[in-house]
Amino acid sequence: MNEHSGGEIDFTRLSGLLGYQLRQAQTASFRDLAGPLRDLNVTPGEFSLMTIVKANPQIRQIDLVQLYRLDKSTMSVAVGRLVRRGLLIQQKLPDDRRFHGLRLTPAGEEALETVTGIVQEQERRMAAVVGEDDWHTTMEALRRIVAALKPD
Amino acid sequence: MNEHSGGEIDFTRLSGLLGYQLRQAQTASFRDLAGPLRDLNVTPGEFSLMTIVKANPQIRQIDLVQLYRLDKSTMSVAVGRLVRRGLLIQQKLPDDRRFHGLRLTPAGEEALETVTGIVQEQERRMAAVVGEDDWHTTMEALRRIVAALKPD
DNA sequence: TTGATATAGTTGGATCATAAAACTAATTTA
DNA sequence: TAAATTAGTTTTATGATCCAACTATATCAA
Repeated sequence: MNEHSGGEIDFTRLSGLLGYQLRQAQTASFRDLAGPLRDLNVTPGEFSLMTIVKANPQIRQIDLVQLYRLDKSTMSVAVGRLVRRGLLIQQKLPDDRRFHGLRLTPAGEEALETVTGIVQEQERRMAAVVGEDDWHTTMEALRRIVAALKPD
Repeated sequence: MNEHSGGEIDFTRLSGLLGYQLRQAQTASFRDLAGPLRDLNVTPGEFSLMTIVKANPQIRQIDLVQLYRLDKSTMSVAVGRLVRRGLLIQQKLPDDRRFHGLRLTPAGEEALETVTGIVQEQERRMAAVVGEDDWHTTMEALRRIVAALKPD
């Protein structure tokens, strides 16, 4: 292995790995959103969570846990942050009071709308550089990878 | 929006987003590696870091900071963990003693070899479900996304 | 030549993401 | 009805991340 002199870094061992490119692209996407989202005080993960709640009012935390494959304690903390900030409310379900049904507050709805606009703008930029055909191919490849690596 | 009844979650708003699928695939990849890597006490990020150091002996932390676009304090902590575990060594460069040249220790080389095998096995599984043509298309798409979202 | 500036790295403080374990509350089952 | 299960919280721990303040080294400018 040659000594490193400065400037040009050899990362040929990594650049051919799909897992590496996946991580690079994902962190690039998050960082790209980070700036615009900072003022709104909503992370990309919170955007995702709020979007699910928006489309599934009264959804239970346990459903989100299964969807995201996270520990219930992780979800509890994430939900707690949004509740504390007044973007989400938890209501015990009358038919089974172990469950907490989740809903966006009006403030949550408003924040989600703004964030959705920012996310969609990023989607347009990504689609523009990838091209329509390859966009579909890539989406399908990613879905297959998720399915193949799913535990169970 | 319909009330959530249980079981089927509507996430049509997310599943069409490239950013969302990217994140799903990336976390699936990390989680898939987590088990096998736990015993070795090396995270996927540490694998990446060690691979770069292996291919670029005496590389400086500042070069890694630029490559990964992380804060130098983040890199300092990450390097410190590997040094503390005896996988990496830092040596002040004689020509400019502000720089710390990095190298793998023999233990680091050995750990990297094992981890590389685990990573490559995952790569084979992903390649198998995606297919060769789509694999190339996806790799190129991911590279373009990274380039397009790069700040500066 | 030396005083100001710039650079590399570390440390301390903060937040978020994550999981495991121990816990409470509510429901189901044997 | 007592035991087991389930949903959620809290506590504890680790890792990733940034920013700000710091040390040490090196360069530049007057």
